[in-house]
Amino acid sequence: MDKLSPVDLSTLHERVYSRLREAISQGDFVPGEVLTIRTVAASLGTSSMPVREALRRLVAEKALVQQANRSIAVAPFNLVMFGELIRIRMAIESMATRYAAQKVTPALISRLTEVNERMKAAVHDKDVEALLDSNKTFHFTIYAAAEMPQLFEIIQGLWLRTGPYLRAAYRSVPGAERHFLDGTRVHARVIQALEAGNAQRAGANIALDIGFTARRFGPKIAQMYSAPEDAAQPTVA
Amino acid sequence: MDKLSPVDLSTLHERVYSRLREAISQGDFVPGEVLTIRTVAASLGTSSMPVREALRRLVAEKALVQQANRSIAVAPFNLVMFGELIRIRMAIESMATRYAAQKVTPALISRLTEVNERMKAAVHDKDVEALLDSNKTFHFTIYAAAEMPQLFEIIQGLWLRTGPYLRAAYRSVPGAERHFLDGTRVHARVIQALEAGNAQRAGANIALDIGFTARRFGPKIAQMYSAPEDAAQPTVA
DNA sequence: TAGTTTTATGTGTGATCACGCATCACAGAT
DNA sequence: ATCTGTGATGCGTGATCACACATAAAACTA
Repeated sequence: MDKLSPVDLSTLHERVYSRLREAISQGDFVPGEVLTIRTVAASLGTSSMPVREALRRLVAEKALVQQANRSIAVAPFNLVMFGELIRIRMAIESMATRYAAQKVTPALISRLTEVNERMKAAVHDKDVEALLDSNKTFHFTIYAAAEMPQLFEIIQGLWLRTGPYLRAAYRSVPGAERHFLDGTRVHARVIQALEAGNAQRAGANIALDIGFTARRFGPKIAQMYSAPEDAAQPTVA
Repeated sequence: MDKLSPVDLSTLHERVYSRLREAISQGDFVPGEVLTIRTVAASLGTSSMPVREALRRLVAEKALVQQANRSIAVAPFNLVMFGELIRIRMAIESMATRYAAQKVTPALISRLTEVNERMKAAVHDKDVEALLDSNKTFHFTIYAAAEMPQLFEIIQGLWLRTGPYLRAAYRSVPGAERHFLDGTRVHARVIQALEAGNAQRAGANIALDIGFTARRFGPKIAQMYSAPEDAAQPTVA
């Protein structure tokens, strides 16, 4: 009888890693927040070992930082480094887009169009979570089309490091949907360029999308996290 | 009294990490070679724990790979992925060079000139190790000048993944010095462009340097490491 | 002899513990 | 009132062990 579905054979520290990574991506942690091994282990119901390895990996991926104290914390927000990351993202993601332009298929175009429509609908519904998800899907659908797995992983790492801040900002800025309406227009131009086989223009519009978003929300993020300690500490979760 | 220099307060797994990383960079391991925790621990005179964490980190940095067996091995050579890495390096390192061009100082120019002279001397002396070191120094001096620490670390990661193969190829190709004589000429053009403030041309020449080297040695690497089944397609770019 | 099962060895994973360092509060000294 | 030594507490680090799984050699069956 073959009625049995395959069991999950991932290791415990991999599952812990996934959980933590997801939480970081969602901006569930406050930048600078310290994660102790024992605490995380207790709240996840495991022993220390898997947590230790998961934290080590996340530090290696720069999603967490190890301080001089040797304690591990969520990467604190720093406007200079954020700006640098954005410039890197603009360059690398537009490169990925240019490569993707060489591998455009009708299926890709229709998939992108569909995702962008979903994003427009989310704007209309003021559904921030659906908005962020469809935006991410739009970008990564393009990057996957480039068929460069190593480049893809580099980009994932960059999103892991910029995503939390942007998500937190989107959530806390009233009327952030309006900005994403412009985003869908830029996306439309990307689709158009891809369909026309214009790699340069597609890449340039992706860079525009990233740069415009960062410029719109960067100051807000800085304001949120550069803590004058008397002000209410923003709860991100 | 300030006569005391700071003591080394690094952890054991950091030192293990450094040693392994250095060995990998130098191409001391055969691609595909399995590293067992106990063996490494024994040969380094430590217990398993520090080795475990060091290996975990190197896997996260893609210098090592974890196979389905759960055993950890040196990343095997794969011409397709190598070609992809080279394309990524060309794009990212030329970007770093363009940023560096905006921060050129006379001191930088003279330092680069000096390093390139040292490289020419190494070519003349047929000193392969000095050659490789000065070549690496030349590149990273430029990238450091860009003053983008996160970009710098991404590039370091890329060198960690392409360096071992290239170093091994250089060592085994008789007369590899001749190629690097051309390299010093390209470097000279980079210096010239940087001095003239021509970011575009400086970046283009760095990309040329990378691409030319990879195309020259890529097939040799494939021949060295590929199983006999693969009559390799030597196109890299 | 070929194919299959069994056994043995080695390895990664996760749990647990001892140790040393960092941090903070408090008491005593200046 | 400020500074400094002391003790308590919490945490990361590294060592050690039990267990499960993988691999391959050995033994067995047909």
